[in-house]
Amino acid sequence: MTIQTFTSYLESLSKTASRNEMTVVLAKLLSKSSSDEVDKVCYLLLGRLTPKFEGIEFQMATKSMIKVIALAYGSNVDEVTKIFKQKGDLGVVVAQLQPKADRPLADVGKRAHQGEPLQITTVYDKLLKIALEEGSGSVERKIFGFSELLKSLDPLSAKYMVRIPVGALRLGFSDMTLLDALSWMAMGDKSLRKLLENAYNVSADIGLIAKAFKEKAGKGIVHLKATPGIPIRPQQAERLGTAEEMIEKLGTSVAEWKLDGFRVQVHIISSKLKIKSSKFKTQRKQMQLGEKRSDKEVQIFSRSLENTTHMFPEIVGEFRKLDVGSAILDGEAIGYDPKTSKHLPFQETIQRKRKHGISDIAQKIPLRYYAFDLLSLNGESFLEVPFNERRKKLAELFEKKGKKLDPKTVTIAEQVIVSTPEALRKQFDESVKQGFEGIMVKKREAVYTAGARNFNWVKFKHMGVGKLADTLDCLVMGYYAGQGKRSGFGIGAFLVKV
DNA sequence: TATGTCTGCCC
DNA sequence: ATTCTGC
DNA sequence: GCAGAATGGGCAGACATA
Repeated sequence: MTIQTFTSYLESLSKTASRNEMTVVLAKLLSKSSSDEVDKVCYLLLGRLTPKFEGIEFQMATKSMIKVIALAYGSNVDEVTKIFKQKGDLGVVVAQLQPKADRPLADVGKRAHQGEPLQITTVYDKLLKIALEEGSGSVERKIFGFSELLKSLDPLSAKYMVRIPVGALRLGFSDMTLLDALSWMAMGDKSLRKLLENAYNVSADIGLIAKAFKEKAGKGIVHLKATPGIPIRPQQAERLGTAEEMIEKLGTSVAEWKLDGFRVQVHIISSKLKIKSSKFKTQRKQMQLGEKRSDKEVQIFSRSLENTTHMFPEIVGEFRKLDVGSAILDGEAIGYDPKTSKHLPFQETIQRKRKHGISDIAQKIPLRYYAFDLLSLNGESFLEVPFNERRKKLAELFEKKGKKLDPKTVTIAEQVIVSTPEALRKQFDESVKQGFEGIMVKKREAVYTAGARNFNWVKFKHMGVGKLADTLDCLVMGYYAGQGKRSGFGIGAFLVKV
């Protein structure tokens, strides 16, 4: 598939409001993609080059792309910046500047048609090369490389490619619609969406799923189960305003302290336990950061599926002691004062979000991991198991001590069963008194709905829902043009004096 | 070496 | 993380 | 209610530059 064909789809998608229509258009695009390119097509549709947990980023955004555009079209940073502030979208800036380039638009178009048409895979490879530039002089190489790429593209392709590093493709759809489209491609309806979503939840790599799906000509069924080493999309919590609503919605439920730290998904992988290698697993490169596999490897993933193992050496160390084949745990890590053992505010915990000098900061700000869920154990997925049973398994895991885990570093989240709004409020008040962020209220019978935000979990925080603390009198001092949807109004935000 | 700019990822 | 919007 | 876009505060990392 040529890049021009691809971006003509993007153009028509961006003009489509109805997600059902988008799904049909996307299905056609996917079916026209060969199985060698469909994964790359998926990543580019999502404005990326790889899934998040691969850790490959452009390290280029608005400022860099302004330089790219200036260089490509013989303009300068000030001019491009000015137009960008007016338009609020670098794609539109490119569309506007291109005819003014040293070569007329017609020429650029002709060049794109000359010789071999540019394939989407070629463009993808060039983008990847740019993203992978690092070290001294890399900023210049990225900017120069991207400007050369822009010049080789037809106008429409340039418009969309420039939007990718700034994370503003703004096509009006994202991963879920892409899963719908895969189903539509195979079936002409959304009947396989649930199946595909299940696969995505335990292996958040749409490119891989699309490729496997396509190779089976859409007839096969994608079977994936939770695999230690591959992150599971974390369950998220809904919000409700009052304790009454919570009890009404969840019934008798479980309350846990809401800790203001990092969401941490711990994977324990034993090499002795041979993971049945799925089609996906074999295609995947060795796990990034995957040093030699000792007999017990621990990998850690963030809420957004980043591999953050390097941030938590003490947690990794503890879990390596655990006498277990493999496991996936969900929980929260929070810093504490080594003298008083008290929890630290998020502002201090976040200083652990670093990759250098971890052992130094770990002395100053040690972390404690509160496990609150068990998603898989010794190859068996618990996603479909009710919460109270998962929790029981988790407790058993902590009790059966191969070697004892240090409770200062790794522990299990406390729970209280609540069946009335009064009891719930009492827990909430107590949590505030003890300096927590509030409480998490969880439905005892609920399965772990990976990737979803629903009322299986509800957070009870101060300040209720969407209520402003107070009103404020202010004086308008100026305004900004705004980006994206706000760019059309001329004003995106006010500058205000109190 | 010290500081500044830009970026990505935590919430 | 929160808030808003379109469907 | 779901899916998506846009927004904010604040930290460290990567590189450029003084």
